[in-house]
Amino acid sequence: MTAADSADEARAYDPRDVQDKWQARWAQDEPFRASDDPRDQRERFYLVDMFPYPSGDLHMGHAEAYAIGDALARYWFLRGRNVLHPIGWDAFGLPAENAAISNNTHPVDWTYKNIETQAATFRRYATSFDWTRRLQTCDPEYYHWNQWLFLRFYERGLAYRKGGYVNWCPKDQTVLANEQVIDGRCERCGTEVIRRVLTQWYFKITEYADRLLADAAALEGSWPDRVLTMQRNWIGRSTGASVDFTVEGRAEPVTVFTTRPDTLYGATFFVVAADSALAAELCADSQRAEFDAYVEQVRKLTDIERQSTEREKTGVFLGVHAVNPVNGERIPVWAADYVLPDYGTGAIMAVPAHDQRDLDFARRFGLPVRVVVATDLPDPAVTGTATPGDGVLVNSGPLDGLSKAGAIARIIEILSGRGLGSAAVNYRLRDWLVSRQRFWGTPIPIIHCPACGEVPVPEEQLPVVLPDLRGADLAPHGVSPLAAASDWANVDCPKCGGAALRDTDTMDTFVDSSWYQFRYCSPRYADGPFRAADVARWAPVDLYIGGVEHAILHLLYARFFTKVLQDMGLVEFGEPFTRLINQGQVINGGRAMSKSLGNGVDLGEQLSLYGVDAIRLTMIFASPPSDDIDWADVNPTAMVKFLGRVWRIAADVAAAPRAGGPPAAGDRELRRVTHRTIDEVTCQVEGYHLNVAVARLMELVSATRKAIDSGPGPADPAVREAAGALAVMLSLFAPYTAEECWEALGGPGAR
RNA sequence: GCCGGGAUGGUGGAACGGCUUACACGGACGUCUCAAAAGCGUCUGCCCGGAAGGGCAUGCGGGUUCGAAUCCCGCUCCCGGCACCA
Repeated sequence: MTAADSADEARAYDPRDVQDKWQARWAQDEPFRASDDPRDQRERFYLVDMFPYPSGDLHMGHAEAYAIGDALARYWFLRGRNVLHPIGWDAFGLPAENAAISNNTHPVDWTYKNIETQAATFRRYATSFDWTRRLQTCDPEYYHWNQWLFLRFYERGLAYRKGGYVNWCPKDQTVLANEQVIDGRCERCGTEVIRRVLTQWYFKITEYADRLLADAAALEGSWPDRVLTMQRNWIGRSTGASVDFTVEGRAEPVTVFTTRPDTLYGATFFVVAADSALAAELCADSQRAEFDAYVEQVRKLTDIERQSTEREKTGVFLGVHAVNPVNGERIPVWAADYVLPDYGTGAIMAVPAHDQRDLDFARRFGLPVRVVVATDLPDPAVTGTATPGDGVLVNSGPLDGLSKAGAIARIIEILSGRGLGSAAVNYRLRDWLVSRQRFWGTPIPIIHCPACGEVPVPEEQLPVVLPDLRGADLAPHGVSPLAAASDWANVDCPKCGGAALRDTDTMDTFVDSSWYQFRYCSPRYADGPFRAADVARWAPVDLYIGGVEHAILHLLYARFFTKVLQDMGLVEFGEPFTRLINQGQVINGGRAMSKSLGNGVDLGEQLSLYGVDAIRLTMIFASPPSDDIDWADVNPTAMVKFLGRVWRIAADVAAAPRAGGPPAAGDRELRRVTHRTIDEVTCQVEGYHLNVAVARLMELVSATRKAIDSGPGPADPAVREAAGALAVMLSLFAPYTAEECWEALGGPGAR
């Protein structure tokens, strides 16, 4: 074959032509199965891509995320590791239910159909998954263990039911966890969330607040800074003191939390959250009418309105006084909505001189302002600007002359000594509300018996399988559709045998995704959520890849679950994900892709147009993994060209006589480039600089081309060596073309 | 307001304290061709200049250093998160 012939063949090469051939072969060979053979001495590597939600086919964002994860998984395969790279589907949840309602089908049908579509696209996309471990959270064999874990949490007092204010989405007709309320709106549908008083199931994540915070420090450097920062902010630990104030006409004192106990002598009034039970209780009869009217007005506010810092302070005097425990001073008790009922104790001591919110309130209602920390700033009562900074304590009895820090320590000593208060820690984090009034989720395995109360479903009766409800009304009406399945809901109490009712709520789907990374280790295990030995072998996950949108939702919950599992003795570590990478978004024209903007790009079309390899390379080469990619700024054609150049090198080498001897006999200059490239690509991939790794491969291609055309020629052993190395390294990013080249070069014996 | 991250050509982005702008896109020109496409090759930070050459450049202002995109201090702007959390 002459050079001209190979050029002709090169012209004919289209990477898309080889996709079917290799896809079929890989499906048969299953080259990426992880080994559980105890005799396998290879070092292990566990890499997880966040599993997709099966709404329609995979989209451009998936294509970026999985291109990154796949390149890294393939890298560790090539380094000789025993790699576990699994896939599954986060298959319960509202979109399936809503789609089923509007299409008049069943969530099961919609969900499994989409899963098959996505699975086919994953195969086409050449992802290196171990397909034998595939799981779906909506399978009873999976959610069985959600229920089992729920009961273990229940036994440990970590799952409990309580009444109180909850976030309610009027559109989806269900409660939401705090983490699912974004700017006062439902995370899913964007509807303004309202507050309702309801009895719901919670997981006691607050009990783990300190550990979640402390262990975040150990993730420093391994997780992105912004994720750790977001988690710290969300947990919101603050230190200070709790102080007991007696209130006239009440036997028990009312405790407040303050971060500034040093300013206790500056407290000139007392505020309780207007919409708290405490406010209603404390209110004097003389003020009752005014108070009721005010509460009514507060209840009408949405969270967005209520939390606006622009709003003028409102409130009402309750007609009673509290007594400052350190100086016996009587201060008026007010109800106001700037104090929140579910943070701290729902009551505060107000120190207007040194807290801006208290000062705004004091000025509005003509309450006194007393400076107790002298600073060089002008009088807050005059300027309307509080002085929250450090200074020298004045008008504060035994604290006079001390600094802020000194006064805090001293006052805590004094309060503790007299049994009037103590050092205290408070968190912004609230317990995780896990019950949902929707159909498509894991049934909560509790039976409510009129005689026995809450009764756990006995373990041997698990799983509590969702009733079919085919053809039934699944539309949201504020109570779970399961309540309508009377055959299913009415059961005998496991304890007393009397008539009882199943809990008809389902679990938040974030429960499903809090432990799936462990289920992958023994996905068919029937005696528990996972086999401890398998998890011990693989977990924690060495590398976790997914979007930053889960920074506080999923990632906080999964960390919490892992710590509980550790306390239960089921795992030996406290953190599920050793390293985390957040990939960026794929946007178009500077905006997120959306139907309403009409700037959506269809992944399937792109794959058909340019081929899988070119799209994968485009995703990788456009920017570092964590940066956004603007599809308007990239051009997959460039990658099609590049792949053509790679293929022509392989074709030229394959066509050349194979008589050059070992690589050491080849062109020194090209050998230097080849080996430097191998070294650099290795470093760049391990540092996650995948875009730079591709750039280095492009340089190797140019150098090899030059060697073929105007150097030692295609038969030189160094050229053959370069072509082989290129095929191996390129397989991280463009597996089809790489495999085709490797085959042309003679397979494993090519080098 | 608080916390975190960032700012490098026309564009996406490279760069252990050591030649700023790798690699690619876009652009210009050349080669091949009857022609075009594809391929291959050369040039391409900005300003002055015909050229040789010169001047200026990593958001702004200082500093450390023989040497700073990189380290330190003070700003500006952008992105993200949290926010009446006591």
